Amino acid sequence: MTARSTNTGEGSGAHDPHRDIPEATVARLPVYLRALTSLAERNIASCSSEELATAAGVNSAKLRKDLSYLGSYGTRGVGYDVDYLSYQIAREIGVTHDWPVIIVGIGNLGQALANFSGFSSRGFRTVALLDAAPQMQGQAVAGLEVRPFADLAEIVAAEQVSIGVISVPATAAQDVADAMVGAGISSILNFAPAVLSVPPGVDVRKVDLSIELQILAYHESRKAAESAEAAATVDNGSEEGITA
Amino acid sequence: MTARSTNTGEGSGAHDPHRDIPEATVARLPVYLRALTSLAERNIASCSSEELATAAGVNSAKLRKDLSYLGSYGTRGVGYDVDYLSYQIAREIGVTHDWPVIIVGIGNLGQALANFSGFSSRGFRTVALLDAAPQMQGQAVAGLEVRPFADLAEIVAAEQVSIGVISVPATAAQDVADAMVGAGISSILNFAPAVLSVPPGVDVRKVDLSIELQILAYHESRKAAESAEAAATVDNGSEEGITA
DNA sequence: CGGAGTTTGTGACTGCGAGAACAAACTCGC
DNA sequence: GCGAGTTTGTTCTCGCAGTCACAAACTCCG
Repeated sequence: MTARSTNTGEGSGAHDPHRDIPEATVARLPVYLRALTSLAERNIASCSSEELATAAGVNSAKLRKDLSYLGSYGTRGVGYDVDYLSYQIAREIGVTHDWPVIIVGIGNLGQALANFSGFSSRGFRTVALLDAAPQMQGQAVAGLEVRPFADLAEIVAAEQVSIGVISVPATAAQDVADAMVGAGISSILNFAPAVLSVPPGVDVRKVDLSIELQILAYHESRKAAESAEAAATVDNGSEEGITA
Repeated sequence: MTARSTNTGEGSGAHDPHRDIPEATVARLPVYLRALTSLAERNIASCSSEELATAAGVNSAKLRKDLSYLGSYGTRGVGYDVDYLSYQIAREIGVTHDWPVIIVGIGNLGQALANFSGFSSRGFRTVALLDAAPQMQGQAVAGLEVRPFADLAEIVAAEQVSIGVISVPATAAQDVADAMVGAGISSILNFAPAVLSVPPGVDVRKVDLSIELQILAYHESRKAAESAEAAATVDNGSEEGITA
């Protein structure tokens, strides 16, 4: 059962601090970073895994395991230094410097995203807003002028943009994605309710508002069915009531 | 140790069509439903698992497995009837009738959500917009009047609301969540970058825009590091070059 | 200086989810 | 009516992720 053979290269040590962070861990690192930022704002210089886990809303064992993928940045018997760990996580994620971002589709959602302060304060800088509608162009949104969609390639090249946000209607999403990929963008955050197909090497993350609501609705339905069932089972243990 | 004690009811058959749908499947059912709706709009009456899987962007085996949790709604050798399957998925999710939804926090994002047509077209009806800021109250957004946050309990009771959306700043999110739970809401969609603590029985789903971007940034960083590394080992056996 | 207490980092175990492969079941053509 | 072809539903296997539990390592105090 020595399943040591699956690694890619030389089995140097237990785990190289720069390789192979599980996807589930990557998704939690930003949460930890935010919790650490919050602690730092309260002038807390150090914390235990238990405290940080509570602040981040996860299990402390999971947090320690996640952090161990980055390296050994804690001190046993003491805990983690907030600033030091913050920097290490930021470095691992790659947000020690700002990433330029463009937003395509300046409708209601696009405007909200452009005005969203969370982007700029967490390692991202919106460098351009684009929209295909002529009446949008030249308008100022969040201190930026809306530019024509045709300028996409030019802007991406000039600003070295590698991350794009799509907030256009679903019917236009694939075209926008194709144009982004063609211009050299390799990471896309898609708010349009559409399945995007992109070449290998391009990452797409999807945020779908109505899907989130539908998942909640499913659980609501089950809660309602459960309580109704519980009420019905009070007088009768009937289980054969399901007819075809 | 007959571990029968954990389940709620009687373990009748292999899998009751109304029990125990895995969470990962639940998250995909809305995607299937959307793909089916798209097919129906193109007047396609029936489809194979392969076609539907492509439209939904998943593996066909996974799709069939997911659908099998609902029951046997396909016909071997033929495929699935689009309308019939749509209805069955909608019924399972619980969106055959509309769910009333309230939105608390009518800033940029809240207004975008209120105007988002995807909610109303997919089983949800925004019944009220609430905001604590006095200058917001009485304003009309998306055809609805913004009402004071203090009216929350009254509205929830009157409209039988069980789903609430939080789009307030992070500092206010927990208070809003507490008020929602107190008013009887049992499912929350949270856009605020904060960890919410709610009592058991209340579902919270979180949509965090900057976390999504940070996950993309992580992969971008790795891509950059990888290509730099590849450039450094040019003399070694070069792998396939991605044609940009 | 040494032991007690504390906290991290990690190995072992368990359960869920993804994917491949195959049997069951349906249609169509002859 | 029957065989060939097609497509679903299910079983099996593998890998990832979550949790527990504990050894290692550090601090503090007497």
